[in-house]
Parts: sequence; C-alpha cells; structure tokens
Amino acid sequence: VAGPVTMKDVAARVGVTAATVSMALAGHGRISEATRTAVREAADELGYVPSSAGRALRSRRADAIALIVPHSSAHVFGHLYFMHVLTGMSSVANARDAQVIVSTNADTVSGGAAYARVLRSGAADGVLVTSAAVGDPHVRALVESGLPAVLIGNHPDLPDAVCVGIDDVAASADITAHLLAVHGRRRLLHVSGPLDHQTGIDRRAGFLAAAERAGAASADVVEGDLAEPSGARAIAEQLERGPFAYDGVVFANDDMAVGGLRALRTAGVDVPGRVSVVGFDDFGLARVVEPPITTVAVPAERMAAVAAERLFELIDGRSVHGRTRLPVTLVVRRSCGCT
Amino acid sequence: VAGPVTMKDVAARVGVTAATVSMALAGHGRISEATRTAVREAADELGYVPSSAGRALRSRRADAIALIVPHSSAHVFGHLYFMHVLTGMSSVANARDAQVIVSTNADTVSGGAAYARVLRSGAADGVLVTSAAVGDPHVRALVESGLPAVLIGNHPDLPDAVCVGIDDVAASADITAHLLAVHGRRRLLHVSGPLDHQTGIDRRAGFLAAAERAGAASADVVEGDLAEPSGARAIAEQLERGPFAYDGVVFANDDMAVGGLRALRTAGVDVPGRVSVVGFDDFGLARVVEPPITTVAVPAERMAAVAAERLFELIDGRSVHGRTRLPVTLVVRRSCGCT
DNA sequence: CTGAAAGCGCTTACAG
DNA sequence: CTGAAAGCGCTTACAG
Repeated sequence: VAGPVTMKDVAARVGVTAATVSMALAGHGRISEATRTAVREAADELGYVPSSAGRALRSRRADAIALIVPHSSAHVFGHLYFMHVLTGMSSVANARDAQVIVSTNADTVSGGAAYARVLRSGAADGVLVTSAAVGDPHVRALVESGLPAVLIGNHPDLPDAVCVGIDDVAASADITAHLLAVHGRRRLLHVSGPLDHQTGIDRRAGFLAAAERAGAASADVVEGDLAEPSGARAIAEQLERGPFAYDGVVFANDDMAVGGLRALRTAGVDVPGRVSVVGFDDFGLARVVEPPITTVAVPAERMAAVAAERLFELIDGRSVHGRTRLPVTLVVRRSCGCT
Repeated sequence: VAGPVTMKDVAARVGVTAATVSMALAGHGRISEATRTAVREAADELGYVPSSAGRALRSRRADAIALIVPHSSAHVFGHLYFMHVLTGMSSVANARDAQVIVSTNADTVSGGAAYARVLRSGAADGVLVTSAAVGDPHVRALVESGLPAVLIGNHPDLPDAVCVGIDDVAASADITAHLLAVHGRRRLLHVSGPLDHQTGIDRRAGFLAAAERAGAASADVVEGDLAEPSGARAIAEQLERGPFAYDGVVFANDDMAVGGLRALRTAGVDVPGRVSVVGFDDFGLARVVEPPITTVAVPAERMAAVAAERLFELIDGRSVHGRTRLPVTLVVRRSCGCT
C-alpha cells in the first residue's frame, strides 16, 4: 500500500461513506453508537491520522500558532528567554492539540513580514510576537489588520494591541531602591538595554525615578545592547577614565551584569564590597556566576503561556481585553551586598 | 472584502484562469512573459499569499519540517542546546522557504508518538529527532517506517538511521587525557549522563579508555542526570565519605560541572589547585562561571544545520548515507589548571 | 500552445 | 434520520 491512510480507506473498511467517518470521529450525535465504535476501531486498526491539509482547507483552521521573532531582536535578546517563551507557549498549544511554528526570519521582502506570510497563508491561526521594537511598522500593521496576534511585552504606542508583560518601570525602580535603601549606595550607574525597545526605555525610567526619589548623588546612564560583552565594555569605559566612580551598577539584564561583573573583578574592584551590582531577568545565568547576581525574576514562561491563552481566545472569536501585567519577584543574592 | 485573497481573485483581476495564475507564479515556461508579469503585478497589488493548505493538499508537501523532542519539555528546554539546534535548523529551513514546527509532547497515547502525528498528518514533510534514548521503540519504528527522519546524535543500534553527531568517545577520551597527561592527575572521577542515552554511554567509555591507557590510579564513575544539581549531589556524596579522594573530575556536561564546581568550592576544595574539573558542551555556561570551565565545544547549531540538509535530501527522494560525524574542539580554560 | 476539468482529503449544508 | 454532493484553494494531467 502506498500513501497514507485516508478517510475513504476507513469508510471502505466499515462499509460507510467518508462523511459518516468524519462525523463518527468528531463524535457527532447523529451517528449511531454502533457505527461510531466500528469507525473508531477501523481507524485505529488502519492507523488513520487525519490529513492536516484536508482539514485545514475545509475548516479554515490550521490548528497551529506561530512564534514570531523579529530578526533584529533575535540577536538582542538572550537565547534563554526564547526557550522560556517556547516552553510556555508549547504547553498551552499542546493542551489545545495545536502545533507550534517558529518563525525567526524577519523577511521584509515585498512589504510583508514573517507574520503576514504565516498568517495570510493560513499556516497559523494566530501569532505571538516577542521582542518587537517600538514603532516597528510591521507590528503596527499586524495589530491594525485585526488578525489574531498577541504581543509579549508592553506597547503603549499601540493602544489596540493585546499585550502580556510586566511592569518594567516599577521592577527597575524596586531593584534600584534596594541598592539605595538597603545598601546605602549613592552614586549609581545604569547600563540600559537598547532604547528603541520598550523594556530599555522602561527599565531606565524606573532606575531614574528611584534614584531621584532617594536623592542619589548621581544617576548616570550608558546604553548597552543586552549582550554580555556590552556590559563589560560599559564598565571598561568608565575604568579608562580613572578610578571607578560609582558604588552601584544597575544592569538592564543579567547577561550584561555578568560581563560587567567580570570587568570589575578583573580591574580589582570588590563586588559587592565596594560596588553593588544587580541585573534583570533571572533566566539562568544570574544564579551560576560568582557572586550570584541579585536580579528581577521575569516570568517569561508564564507570560508566554498567558499570551498563548489570549491568542486562542482571539482565534475563537472572543473579545480580549488589551493589557495583562504579570507580577515579578526581586531575587536577592550576593552581588548587591546581601547575605 | 472578507477572507484572504485567493488565486481566483488574482485570476479575475488579470482576466485569466486560476490555473494560469498558478503556472505564472511558478515561473512555468508555457505562460507568456506578458501574462506572467501581469499576474505578478496583480498578485502584488492584491497582496496574494498562497494558501498553505490548498497547496499542501494538492502537492502532498507541507513545506515544513518538525523538531521532535521526546522528553518533557520543561527539563529539555532548560538546555541551551535546543536553542542552538533550533537556530541551525531554522537557517536551513528558511533558505528552503519551509516552516519549522516544534513538537515537544511525547504523546505516547494510542501507540503513536509525536513524530507519527506530525508526519502522518502531513503537517511536516520530515522530522529531526534529538535526545532520543537508546532503544526507544518509537524512534526505531520511525526509522523502520522509512518516513523522512534524521536523528541528531549517534544510534549504533539503528543501522538504517540517518544520524548526525560527534565522536563522543574520542572527545571524552581527549579531555580526560588532557587531565592525565598535561596536569598529571591520577585519581579520576567521571560524573556521567544518563546511561540510557548514547552520549552517556560514549562519554563514559571515552573516559574509561583514556584512564586505562594512561594507567590512572583510579577511574570511578557515578551516574548523573545532566542537570546542575546532580553534579553538586555527586560531589556532595563523595565529600560525605571523608576527604575528597580524587584529583580530577570529568563531568559529562557543563551544567553538572557548574554544580560540582560550586559544591567543591563550598567545601573548601581548591579548583583547579587541588582538583581539576572539566565539562562538556560549551553552550554558554562554561565560559561565565569562576573559574571558567575547560570543556569540549559541541557544534550543536552546525549539527542541526547538517541534519536539516540531510532531511531535505531525504524529502526530495535522494538517497542519503547514514552517518555524519562533525569535529569538536577542546576548549581549554582555567578549571583544569591551565593558564 | 492554451483552456478547463479533475482531484488532493476533509466537513457541512442540502436533498431525500 | 441518512446519503451523497459541494466545495475549501491549489496544481497538473488532459483535451482541444
């Protein structure tokens, strides 16, 4: 026998029509109990698996959702974040018997971004978008198109977008306040993320607000790119000007904090003795370095799971409220001076 | 207008039949140059995107490949390994305009594993399987089914399988020999991976072979599970029996090495002064801890890319030779005592 | 060389 | 209540 088992094969075996098989397998009430079990048995025996193409073509449903990662940001964000997102998304998709498609190519050719291809072709019923830059025209077009889409992260410039994120401003302010209030730090440096991303903007804003509220002696900002070397570079640049002028550094993520930490220690600056260091994310790195880094635990897996739930609601045609904010946790370790 | 733009819409615009549009867009020679450009323009103007379901149903090709991850996603996704695999796989798939599907649920219900569902349903044209256990009956059935599949890793028990891997035995022997020959270590401990996986078996075999060749004073083996805590546990168990009896520990991966390293340092054992430590993988962790861990760099991204190439060859009906072995690199850092 | 039909596998609206 | 047809969007084999 060649080719996969089709509904017709099952129908022939039982002596009914393909339509009956379809309804029997769907549990449709109009098929008699006897026929239903006969069909199920025949399907099992033959190893029948429904054709996803046939089903999708007819029902206009792919039973798949896609994760879109704009190419520009694929570099910017650490790999571990992505895995957490994929895990959260997969668990929800699995529960709905939906496939997960990963679209990593930005593909700006012919004005259509990756999401357009995957959605308009019907390969996916909806998309999760992560790490989108502020003002990305493709993302704006997607949101305005009304196609099912949920953004992970905050997009205040897109009032109609369905978003799932955290309060980056508050979280960044909290961890900054920890340095100021608990450890008595006064001269702070912030190594920010890219400022064309909302997380970069918000974490910087939180840092500045906390510093101002506490009357910090200084609160400077240097822009990084979230990759480890950029944290080291930010510190190295300060060290070139003479003795390190700060007693606390707030990095916008853990990768940069790891790089900065190493640069400080290499230069003989005692962390946390003389300088407190904190990061952001807690996707795995912060816990294993020496000293372990105090950071904000971002619930990436949960964010993605919630985003996927919202996405399925959208796909099912239910109306979904705009913004969900998940709580974060301050994870105190030793790099700030605690314990 | 409701619903997506279809081939018929494009045909109507140009004043031809849908069949002509299909052939024009496919670049079929029989369509005149004039018609072809007219069709292309109309398609662009209308924003036509081919229906993946329609195309798949007709051409019996999904233009998608799937990554199958047999174990529970939570543990497996903690590993950066999968990020590398996804990256390598995606780059090849993108070049062929194919989607990437991630199947994480083991789904042994009704005798059909995840790969069967995704392949038999036609949702994917072929699958990449990673981290399969030795003797996994689903994997064996997959290989024997003749469906397009490539395994990442070595499967000597499946002679017909198409595999892409590294020489774990040789690599493990090399790094073990480094401890023996360069650092003069004599009493070695190996913390292995699970021994129902070929990498666990092979890395242990390499360790034992190197130890025997060099006439090591001892070469003991403890089985771990590749997760960080199990490395710490393996060391802790040794320490409970009294002073640490080994002067070199070969961990089967970096995660366990990080855990073991911390356990040794917490107990006041000098690494690398008194004990040399090495890992395996180099997916990101080994470089950032203190001291940085000497390890074997596994080219996971390249393995996945090569595996995806092989997979597309299989899908295209070309015959593919069984086994590909990629070279690895010994990455010397400080945990062994170098530098 | 070109037009139009057949059919991939499925589900549902329709006729009996 | 049940059988059989129609049609989702596409591509290719066939007739003209």
